[in-house]
Amino acid sequence: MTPIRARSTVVEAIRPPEPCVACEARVCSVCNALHPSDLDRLSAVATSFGVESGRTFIEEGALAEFFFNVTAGTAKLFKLLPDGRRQITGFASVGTFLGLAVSTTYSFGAEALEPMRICRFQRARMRDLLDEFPVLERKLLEVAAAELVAAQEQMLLLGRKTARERLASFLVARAASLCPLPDCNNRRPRNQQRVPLPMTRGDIADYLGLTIETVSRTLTRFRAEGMIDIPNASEIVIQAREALESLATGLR
Amino acid sequence: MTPIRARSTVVEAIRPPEPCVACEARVCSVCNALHPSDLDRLSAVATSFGVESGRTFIEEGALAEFFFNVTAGTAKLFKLLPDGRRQITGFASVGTFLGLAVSTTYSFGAEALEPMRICRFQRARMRDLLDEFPVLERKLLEVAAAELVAAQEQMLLLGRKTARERLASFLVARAASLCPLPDCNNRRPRNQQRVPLPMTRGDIADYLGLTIETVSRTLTRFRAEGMIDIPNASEIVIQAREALESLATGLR
DNA sequence: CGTGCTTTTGAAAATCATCAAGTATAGTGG
DNA sequence: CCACTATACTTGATGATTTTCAAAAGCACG
Repeated sequence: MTPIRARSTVVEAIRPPEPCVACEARVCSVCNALHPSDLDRLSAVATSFGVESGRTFIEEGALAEFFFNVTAGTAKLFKLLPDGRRQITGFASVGTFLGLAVSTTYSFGAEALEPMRICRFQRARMRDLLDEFPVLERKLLEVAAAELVAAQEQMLLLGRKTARERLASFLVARAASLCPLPDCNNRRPRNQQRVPLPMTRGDIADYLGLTIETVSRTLTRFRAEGMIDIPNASEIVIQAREALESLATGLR
Repeated sequence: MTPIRARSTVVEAIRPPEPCVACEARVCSVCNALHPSDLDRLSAVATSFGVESGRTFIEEGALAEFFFNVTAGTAKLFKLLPDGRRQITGFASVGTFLGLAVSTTYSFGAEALEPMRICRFQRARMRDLLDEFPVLERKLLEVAAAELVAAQEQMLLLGRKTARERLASFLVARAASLCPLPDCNNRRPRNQQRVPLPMTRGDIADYLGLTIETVSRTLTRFRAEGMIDIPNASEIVIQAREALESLATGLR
């Protein structure tokens, strides 16, 4: 097993290598805004590191020293209440930019769901880079705007949708988020689409504002109704996409 | 009464006057990022107009032609489900920048709660302006990041807080959002702070993911418990700020 | 093949929603 | 200026979805 560095959530030794030019995550990240010839400027301020599954690499309330970019794996982002209640505000996978904090501290925590690889930038140095490449700033604004739209959609879900509608929305969104790459082999016509669920039922519950039991029961009922199949706990297969979609949009 | 223009949500004739230099809302808006000497460039692409109370000036799903900046009054921003269920995603008051859509259509609607004055910019022309003044883009990114943080906080509220906690959070946040200006006369020590509620109980319910009845009952109970006073329906007075605050943060 | 975790399933309880009046409040027109 | 109407708000009784509590069943891992 990889040795764990003391006083740090970082698992693998931090290494600047793997230049941005060679980064496979670049195409689906903000870094893609830069002209390839400028990528070495980015490499200069970035450091890449690995995070093992289950490890918290952003602590809510901690000093916001870095920006992050996910280059492999998936993380859950969450906020906590003092008594332990948790709301997952999103899942960050390849290409996701993290750390757009307003204050000097992170307003959310982040924990790896799978082994991850993450790129990080010192905020101060990033600022210089943004000054140098306004196109990067433009890209960040686009990303932030997109996240804002997603956040509003999630508010609609949390505030006004039923448990069934929430689960349907979640499954449909997960299915849609697959295949960011066109050569993905998961391009079945409409149904029979396999949707991996790297998170636990508890995570899904905390994302949808429900309990574990309600998530489990609702999925079981979807299966009984023939809308999905559940080959194993961490994967579902969509059997009736249209039915799920109309449920998700609130059409009874 | 002001004549209503046909085929438009605009009430008062659109007029370019009131140059940005003289705009009182500027200090608390993104426009403040520009150097005063550059403000005429902004004035050139902005048009100001009035909106009467209750009027929808952004239609969810409509072509996103403009950016908006609120210079007076308050609006509610919302998303709808096909059967009429509504989630208010926020309230926009003086200084709020609106319309950071990703797609070509607005992802939310906006309706005036009070008579408003709004400044609007053609998106295309705004883009030119952003190219010309990167500092404006920087400011927009800051605003978007701040809204994102607020949205995540609201997800925590909608997903994990009880009705009492939601109302307490709402009142505390409203109280805190008063007095953006230091010379505000509403600076009572801690308690006895008058908090205006320009929105209806229905709006509060749709913002907090509750029903009108639950909002009303909860406020009544707060009053019975001596935490607030309700001189009239559109105003509350905070009597026990600390109690409200610990409720809001989830401390039982 | 245990052991510990996650998931599922069941029964009871609770919070909040729905249904239904009744009471203020504001705006309108006489 | 005042009654009248419409709307918003409050309050009560009932009901339902979801949570909580509890336990069994699966599954992964050593």
